[in-house]
Amino acid sequence: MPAMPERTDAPTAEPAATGAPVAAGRNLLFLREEELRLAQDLLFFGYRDFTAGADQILAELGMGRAHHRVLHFVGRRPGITVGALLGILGITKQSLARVLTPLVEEEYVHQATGRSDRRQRLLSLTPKGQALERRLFERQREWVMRAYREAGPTAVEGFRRVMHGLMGPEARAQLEWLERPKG
Amino acid sequence: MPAMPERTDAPTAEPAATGAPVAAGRNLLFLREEELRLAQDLLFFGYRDFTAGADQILAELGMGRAHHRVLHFVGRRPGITVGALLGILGITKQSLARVLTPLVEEEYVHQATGRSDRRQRLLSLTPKGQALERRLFERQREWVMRAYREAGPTAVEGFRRVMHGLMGPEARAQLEWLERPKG
DNA sequence: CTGGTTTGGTCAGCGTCATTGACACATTTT
DNA sequence: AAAATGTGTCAATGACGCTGACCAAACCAG
Repeated sequence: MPAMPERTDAPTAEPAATGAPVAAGRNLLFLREEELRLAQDLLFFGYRDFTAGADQILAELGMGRAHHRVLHFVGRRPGITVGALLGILGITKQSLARVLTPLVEEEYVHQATGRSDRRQRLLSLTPKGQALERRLFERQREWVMRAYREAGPTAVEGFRRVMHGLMGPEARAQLEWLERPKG
Repeated sequence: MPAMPERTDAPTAEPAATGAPVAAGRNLLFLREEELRLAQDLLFFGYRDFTAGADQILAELGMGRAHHRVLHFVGRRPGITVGALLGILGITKQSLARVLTPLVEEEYVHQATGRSDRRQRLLSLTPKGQALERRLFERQREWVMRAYREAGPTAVEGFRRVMHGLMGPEARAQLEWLERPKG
């Protein structure tokens, strides 16, 4: 692979976005823009590399990221209903079924009939599912811990605040529910 | 698969997010784990909602996230070669072609033959491409700025540090190249 | 100049993960 | 009894990755 992109020089003279004359205010705007382009880059690269480790394990088992998400959220809220899981994942039940059905058949996930409402299927991880989820978790844990250590505790707090800010109202409510202590 | 503390319902249900109440070794480990599960959640929800706005615009044009990434990185480094773009995106040329060819045909992206090496195709955005990229950028800018404002400048710096830490060495080198001043 | 490598393009096929629409079934609610 | 809800399933579609194979143009080294 090409070790690094070679500096092939740009043909274009980089026509300034809206052709505005150089001014002090424009400079601030420019910096602001670069700041945000950097955020885009960071999110792209960071998220990609964050998931890469788990993806590798999953691929060996013939699974994908969708399986991981199910394992993760079912592990986080054992006894979650199918409907609640759909709400968190933000996908259709057909999409979920393609992943959940095999996970149940291969005994990673257990389904129990709801006691108050017997239409519900309460999902939880089997020991086999817990083991896989843990393996995936540990892989990502190493990766995230490395980043946390490099960045320091203050940065970690800032990271959390910004990521939370990137979430919409729906996701915020769901996150709150996820973190809610049981009982 | 480490036989770890069964996380399915910790009997000591006191995961109050607020700091360290009881200082037991096991407790610290528990908090550490919750911390990381939170990071997983934040990255999942945050990244999803970060991309949602642009995805909507793209869908109206019959495009997807892959198109956006090409527009973004070509816009960031006008004159970039196909090979360099492949390296940044981390995909195969067949995958890139499916997205790049239509973008060129519909005149969002311009290809110029390299002068020093005429095998190379130097990519840049046409005015049409610049307009679309800007539209997508503005949508994400609003979203990110909101998060930045909510979180504050210190948090933003921390966010950047952690996201950078989540990147692998390759991505770090590529980010450096992307940010390198032209000329 | 010739032969090997690099850059890029393309065909053909496959897998994952999402979508929509339609329908079925059990159970709960009205 | 009828309606609404929770879940499952069939069929078709699309976006976005992948591999393997092969080709052409251009560059580069002997």
